[in-house]
Amino acid sequence: MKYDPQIIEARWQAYWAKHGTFNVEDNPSQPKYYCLEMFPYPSGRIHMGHVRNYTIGDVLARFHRMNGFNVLHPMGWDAFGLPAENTAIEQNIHPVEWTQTNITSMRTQLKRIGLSYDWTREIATCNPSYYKWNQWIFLKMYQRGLAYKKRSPVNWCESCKTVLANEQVINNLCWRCSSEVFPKELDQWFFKITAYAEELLSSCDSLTGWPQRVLAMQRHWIGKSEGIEVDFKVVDASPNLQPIRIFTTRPDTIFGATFISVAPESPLVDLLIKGKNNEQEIREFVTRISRQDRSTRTETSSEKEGLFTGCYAKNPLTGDAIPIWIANFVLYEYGTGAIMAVPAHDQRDFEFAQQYKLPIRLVIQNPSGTLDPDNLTEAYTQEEGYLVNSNNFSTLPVKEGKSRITRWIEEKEHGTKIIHYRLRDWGVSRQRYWGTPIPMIICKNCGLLPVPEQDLPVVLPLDVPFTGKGGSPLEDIAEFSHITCPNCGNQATRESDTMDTFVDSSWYFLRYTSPHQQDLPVNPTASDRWMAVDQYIGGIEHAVLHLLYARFFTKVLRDLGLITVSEPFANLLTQGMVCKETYHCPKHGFILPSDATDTHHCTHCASTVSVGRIEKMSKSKKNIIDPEALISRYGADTARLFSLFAAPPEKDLEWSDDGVEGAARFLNRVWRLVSEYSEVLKSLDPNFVQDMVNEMPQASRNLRRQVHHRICKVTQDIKREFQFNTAISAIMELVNILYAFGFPITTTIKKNSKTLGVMKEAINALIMLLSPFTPHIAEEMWAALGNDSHVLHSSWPQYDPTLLQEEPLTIILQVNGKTRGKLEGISHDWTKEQVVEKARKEPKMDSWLQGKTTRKVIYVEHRLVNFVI
RNA sequence: GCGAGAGUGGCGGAAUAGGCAGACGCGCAAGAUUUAGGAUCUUGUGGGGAACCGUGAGGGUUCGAGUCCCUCCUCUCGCACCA
Repeated sequence: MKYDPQIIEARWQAYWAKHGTFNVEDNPSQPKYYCLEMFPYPSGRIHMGHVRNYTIGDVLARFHRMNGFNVLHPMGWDAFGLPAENTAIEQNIHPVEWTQTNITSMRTQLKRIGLSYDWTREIATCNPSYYKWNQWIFLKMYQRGLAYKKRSPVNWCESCKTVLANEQVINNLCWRCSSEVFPKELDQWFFKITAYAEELLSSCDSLTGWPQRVLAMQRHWIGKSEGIEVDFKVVDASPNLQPIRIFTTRPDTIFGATFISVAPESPLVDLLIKGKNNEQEIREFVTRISRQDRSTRTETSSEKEGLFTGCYAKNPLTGDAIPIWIANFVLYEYGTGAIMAVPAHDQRDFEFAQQYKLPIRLVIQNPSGTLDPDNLTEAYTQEEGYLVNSNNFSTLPVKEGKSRITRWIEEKEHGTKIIHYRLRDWGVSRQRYWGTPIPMIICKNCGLLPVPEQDLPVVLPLDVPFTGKGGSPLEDIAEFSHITCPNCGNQATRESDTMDTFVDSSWYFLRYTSPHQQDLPVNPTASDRWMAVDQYIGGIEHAVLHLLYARFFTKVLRDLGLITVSEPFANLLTQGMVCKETYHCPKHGFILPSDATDTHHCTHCASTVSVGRIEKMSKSKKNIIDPEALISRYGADTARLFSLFAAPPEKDLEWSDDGVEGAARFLNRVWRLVSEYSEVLKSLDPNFVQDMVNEMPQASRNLRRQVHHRICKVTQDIKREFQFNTAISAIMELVNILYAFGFPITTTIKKNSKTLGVMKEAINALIMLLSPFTPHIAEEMWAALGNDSHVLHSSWPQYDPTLLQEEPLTIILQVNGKTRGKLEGISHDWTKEQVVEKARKEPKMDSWLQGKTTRKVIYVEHRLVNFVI
């Protein structure tokens, strides 16, 4: 019978669905394994990146099930977000309807891949039963001062008509739509993630199962820097003018501060220049700089620009009056928005000083003493050397100078030690409809009030006009907006902002452990049982955003007493992107691969198509392969096999149509082999082979050894580093071996029950090894062999170590490290003397060794003999 | 500039712990089968006539280096005037 994946896969998928095969029952006698892939946004269609991501997870889930783990493997929908709302505006389809339709079709697509999810735990974040708990968590955070509202400049994306968190602004562009982001002043809700900055940073060390680069990105994002804040008094200031506070990590260089630079946006500017005769000029400068887009302004190479304010400040260490400048490169958002400028020891200050002819004062001499204070060509920024020009601190090494000056500053109350973080609070307000309503009430009498817990959820109203004019659509819905104040009973209004959708994904992994819990977001017992996630799998693009927020929420919920874990994800695998070359038609622009002929002509206009470089599959470049088309042509097993075999999971995968053909060919090859043997093996007792290990012919014995060798290899490759590609190649080797041994089947084999016994063991092992990767064909072949049970309920095959010990060894013979021959068929128990003796007698070695004195013999057990002559 | 990673056949990629470089697959070639094609099966396939040479380049350590150390080059990703 021909291998027909469509029929086979439909059969098993129906079976799994009918029997709820993958529904998890908590079984405390088994060790738990929580396997989680990042849930998708329901855009409508699965793409190849999803297939790869979920297949990796599915292999791990199935592998652990067969290895006796109680496996939790859930799936759900990150269902709030802008695309739904934009579709509503453009096509007049309600986000609820659009989202539900998309979920339905994507669920079907996922099921078509044969993924082993417990669908009874499915969640969609847009359901009130889910987002109610976003609101509940918000209220708890509000109570604890972890959620607060403040007016602040925010990142505004004009195209998305909403605010973005700092993490969501990439190179001054919106992370989603890549249009430019502008600053805007708005009242905003924030989560106080900075309260957890230190823990988020320090517990990075405990995340040993995370890729180093993700941890590096997290650490950098948090950006801890230890330093000191120092006040510089303004000379001749009006009494209400506060000193200028600066932040520095180099107190050892304060003696070298020859001017002050203030950020153009700083409110200080206004106070300093008021009434000055060049006030107008400065204002124009400030306006011009703040209009510049940030990406050009914050380039290291961009020109240093500044203006003198006309004011002076007193350097607390030198007592000198130093000029106060406004400088384009000083960031208002970082530190105090003002810096002391030490041109001798900071490259930016150096360039600035050169440009405006400001004094440069060397205060750190390098260890060899070669720095010439009058002829510096660049700043000396290393923290090695000793202090000079620093009064009684001179001659101190940098490190000591730092601590002594810090102490002096603190004693004289000029400043205090402080730790600064780059991380800032998470702005969660969004002026959009399709998200979780923030459960707050604004009352003219009582001010800001939380919605009483018993009134949750605050449900999103469905009858809303989608105009796309900007601003929050909820604001205009009287039935939603108008409310009686729970405190004073007067008319009040609801908060019309909704939450950033990253809130939804910050705790969904907890909800999966008890998705139907009524009174709490998560059942503490369930979360104790299942958390932390043993393996989390997703794209590197979430290295900062989602993963940082999820870690933050986990710590908050722990401190609320709801859960006991401190970190949500014990192990993280960031899979590579799926890539393919692009096709470009001179008339039609980028075209789909299927619209280019084999000879590179456009199917629409017959123009010659140019083939572009290999890059990430994307809609805009149209270099995409539709999983559904792929599966309907080759079946899910082939799609799975190829995406696992073509590259190791963490590396980018280069799509290859020929490679897919190869995967399909391999499954056909397996199918033919098993079909050839299924009838004769059906009646054979599977334990038969165990009884006659010692009396089997050499060839069968060798075969057994090969089989067990591959079981060992596949098992280790999956466990160690998720080397699915090499695991699959070991299975391919096994198939090649079985073909060489007995395909097609001969009458000799048919008549020899011992050989058949070995073959049955081999084919059983083959099917089981294959089953996590290509589950449908595995089940089908398993059944064809007459098994009543299912592969997925079988135990993962065990290898017999004594068999591996029996494997005849090949010893490499070297002379001076160069391979000159080999000894075959050496057994494991040979001693060094025996092996060397035999090596000397090897005819091939004669010409190399004859007449030479062997100075040394290197023997590596089971591997090689090296004669040093 | 800083941080992380990577450079191996025509291609995707293998190579525990420093020990046969190129597993497995693709592609290609030859043969078998077939009316033919496709499919399938078998064999071969780093370079070189050879001795030999070959893992981005150059040094080093070692009996022995794709693997370890140093210098450099190229590429990818992330961050970037962070005081």
